[in-house]
Amino acid sequence: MRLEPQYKELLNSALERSGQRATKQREHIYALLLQKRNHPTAEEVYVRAKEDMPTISLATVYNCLETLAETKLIRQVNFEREPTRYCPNLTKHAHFYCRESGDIVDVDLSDQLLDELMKVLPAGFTAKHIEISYDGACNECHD
Amino acid sequence: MRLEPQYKELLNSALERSGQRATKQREHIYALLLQKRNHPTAEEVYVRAKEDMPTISLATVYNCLETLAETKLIRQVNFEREPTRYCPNLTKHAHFYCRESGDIVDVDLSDQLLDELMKVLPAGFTAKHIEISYDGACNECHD
DNA sequence: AACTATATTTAGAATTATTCTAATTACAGC
DNA sequence: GCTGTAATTAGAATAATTCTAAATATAGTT
Repeated sequence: MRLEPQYKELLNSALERSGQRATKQREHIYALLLQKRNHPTAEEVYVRAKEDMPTISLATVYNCLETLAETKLIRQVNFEREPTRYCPNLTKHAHFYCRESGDIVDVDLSDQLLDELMKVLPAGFTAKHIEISYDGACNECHD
Repeated sequence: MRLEPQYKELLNSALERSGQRATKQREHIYALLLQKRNHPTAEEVYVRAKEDMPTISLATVYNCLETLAETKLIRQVNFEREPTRYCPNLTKHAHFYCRESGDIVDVDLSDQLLDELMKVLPAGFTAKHIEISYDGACNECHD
């Protein structure tokens, strides 16, 4: 697993900006999220991380994921009370959770739609983020 | 705490429809959610429930909340990995979470806006629900 | 290249929200 | 009032995540 130069640069500058160090573990976990973008849980990241880095610990996986999320390189995705999932897609998007297959799929959102969502807020309310999650059946799992 | 007749009727028919019994505990918890609509956690419901019903257990609170949610009389509201909150507002609405005060406020959504949100789904995807949550500062907590 | 100060990793314990278990109690129909 | 089933209860169990304290790695300086 190799982190592409553009992402390595992105990672390094994000870490530097927040006064944190670039470590093998952080790089490895970031690379692995970028390489297979299937919204894994921390446990799943741990299993994958161990393939190339057998001594990594689950606590480190949690630490790295938190650091990456803090520095805005990845997003945490929550669905109900299920384990948190992690997503390196930084474009504005919602998530579609397929009840059948369990897959989570990114759904692009236009600025215009996000604008309309902001406009329905009552006076005096200002939102930093909007989280949107759909659930139902994906194209491969029609009912 | 008294459950108004219209809601008592709503509760009884919802329970009957799903083959479940009307109990004092279910009625009490439903009444208490309707009376103070501040999106309490199960723990907070438990504290309030004990005021009038000191022998009720936390497990029962969880059971009742789940029954009410199953029968669609209330909604579960999740924000990140915080404890689940409960909401008896059955209209289509989103939630605004104020980072400052911790308050959760309902935000009405028009059918039209929900329609637009459905339209951005890729072909073949059908959503049963859309969950929308804002977070930021409410009118009383401008930064 | 060694030295130092601080950040990070690690293993395992601790925490927290929630669910499960098995015994007791309450309800609905006869 | 009986009887069968559903619901409640207290406490144990679970699962995801966070915390703790010791060991290790890193970046900056000599």
